[in-house]
Amino acid sequence: MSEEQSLNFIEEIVEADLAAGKYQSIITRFPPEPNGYLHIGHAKSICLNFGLAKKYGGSTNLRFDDTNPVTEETEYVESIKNDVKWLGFNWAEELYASNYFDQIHGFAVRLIEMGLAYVDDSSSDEIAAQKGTPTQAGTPNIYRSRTVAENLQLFEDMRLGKYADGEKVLRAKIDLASSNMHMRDPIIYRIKHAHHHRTGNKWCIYPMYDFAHGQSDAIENITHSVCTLEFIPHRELYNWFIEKLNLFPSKQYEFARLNMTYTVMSKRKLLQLVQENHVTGWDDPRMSTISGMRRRGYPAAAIREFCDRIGIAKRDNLIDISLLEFCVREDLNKTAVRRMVVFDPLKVIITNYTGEGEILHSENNPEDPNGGTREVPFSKEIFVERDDFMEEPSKKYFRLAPGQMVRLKSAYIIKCDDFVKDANGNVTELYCSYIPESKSGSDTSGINVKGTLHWVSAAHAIPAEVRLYDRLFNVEDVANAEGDFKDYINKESLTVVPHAYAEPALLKDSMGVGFQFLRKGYFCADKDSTPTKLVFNRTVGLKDTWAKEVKKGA
RNA sequence: UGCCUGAUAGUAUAAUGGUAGUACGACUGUUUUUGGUGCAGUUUGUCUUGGUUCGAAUCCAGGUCGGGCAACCA
Repeated sequence: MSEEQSLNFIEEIVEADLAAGKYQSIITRFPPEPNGYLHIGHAKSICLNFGLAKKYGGSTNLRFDDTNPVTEETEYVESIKNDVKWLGFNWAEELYASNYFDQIHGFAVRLIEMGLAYVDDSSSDEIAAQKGTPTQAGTPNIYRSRTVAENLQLFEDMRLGKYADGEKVLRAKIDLASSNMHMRDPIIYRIKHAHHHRTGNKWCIYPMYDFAHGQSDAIENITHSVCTLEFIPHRELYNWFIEKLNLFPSKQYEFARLNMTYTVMSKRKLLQLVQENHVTGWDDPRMSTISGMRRRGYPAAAIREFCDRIGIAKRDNLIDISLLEFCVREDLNKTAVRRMVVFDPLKVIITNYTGEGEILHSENNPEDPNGGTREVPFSKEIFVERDDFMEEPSKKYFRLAPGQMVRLKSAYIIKCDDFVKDANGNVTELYCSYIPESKSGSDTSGINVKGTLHWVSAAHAIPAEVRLYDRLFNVEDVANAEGDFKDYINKESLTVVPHAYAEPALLKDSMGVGFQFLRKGYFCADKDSTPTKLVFNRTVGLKDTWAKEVKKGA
């Protein structure tokens, strides 16, 4: 059992804490604000937090950081719960920062009583100005020296709704000269006469993130509070509140958030894409949201594998999206059911085929010995892919061309004898002859061909719509690109193939599974799909070395 | 200008004073009734300058470059 496995820096901390007997077991939390849908960056955090607890025998809470009633909605709560579950994780408790509003209010009162908080009547601009700059200390105002009694009364009046939004705030009294801007008397409570998705109209004052997050962690006995790098300057404050209020000493640790090529990862930008109809919704298959990826057909296991592979560290990163696609292919290759679908049909007439048709069999998944087979009807007229024929083939083109032979997957070897063009010079039909002895599984022809094509019997083909997705943006580092990120939206990120021809087996398939359309890629049925109108999403294409070859030649 | 962070192949991530490794990518070859898959192999790296040390990616000092911090957002 010398399973030598390297730990990320947070795992090292956890192991050290456990080894030192600091904790008997650990508790982590995943703390989203319910103001949007979860994206792949959240998946990294989810896998980390839940993974840590799973690995070290602890538990993880799902806690909604719902301290800002104006941006939060129940719809988001539901989608977040759904996404976490779908990713395969179970939380110990479903909690809300708003559960603690009474306690947090009590903390504020205690701070006031200790002379460590005061009510400030200044405007937002005034407070900002009085904070100084990073190189210049802030200056105290007259409110800073209010008495405890006065502060207590004023804060109570704030709670009772005697003031309008923005009229007063409660501030922690810390250090206006601190080199850490967050320590310059941060605002901890503000007035918002707004309806809260859980507490309704009970409150008109709400704690700020900094006055809710650490306390919530402490209340839940969170041992390791893991968040992203931008919260590093908040840590000093986090610790200050815990110390002054004498709470359970939760510790905050920060890791680098995920950035991925050709995509955006901020809720603000994702919301904008939705609101301005650049996509069809939060679950548009082009979105980096969990729900988008789910609809696109990315397996949860593939996303977990991806999160595992990218690692956890503190340096900024930009992960190539092709790694995610690799993980998706790796998973789907083992599980996806193979089917044949022709996207751009070209009719082939097998001139010497005299039978009225026959039923052939083809394996559902060559990677799965227990996958079984399905029936595939074959007949005199079939469709193949238009680009599987070339009138004048290039050197290493192993498909159909005048005089050239190919195998039809799970069927016969055919030879292209002739072709027909229309008035515009487009090839409309191919005339081929088949080799009767070359039937798949009982081939005695002795002929070896280099190309194998997917095909569909014309008489049995069923129509289907296929949606092909490409990256949503056409620059690698969207967040750091010059100008408005929307200028980089890839106009060709969606291509619809309205009339593809699918083999009939697809009609009977259950729609929850991943498919591989032979030689075309991985697909899944979209939620728009109905028994009378099949709709498929391309999850990801197959690795295509031939396309690479062609590109090189060009 | 201040404070906080970070820097290892193209991209990520290990090596915790002792052989710079792994994955993805790229490139070869091979297998294949998917130009898929599998298999084998090749390729490319410690930001810089000093110092400590028998020995430095690792420790120390200076520099360079990247990121963050001055919301009644989280």
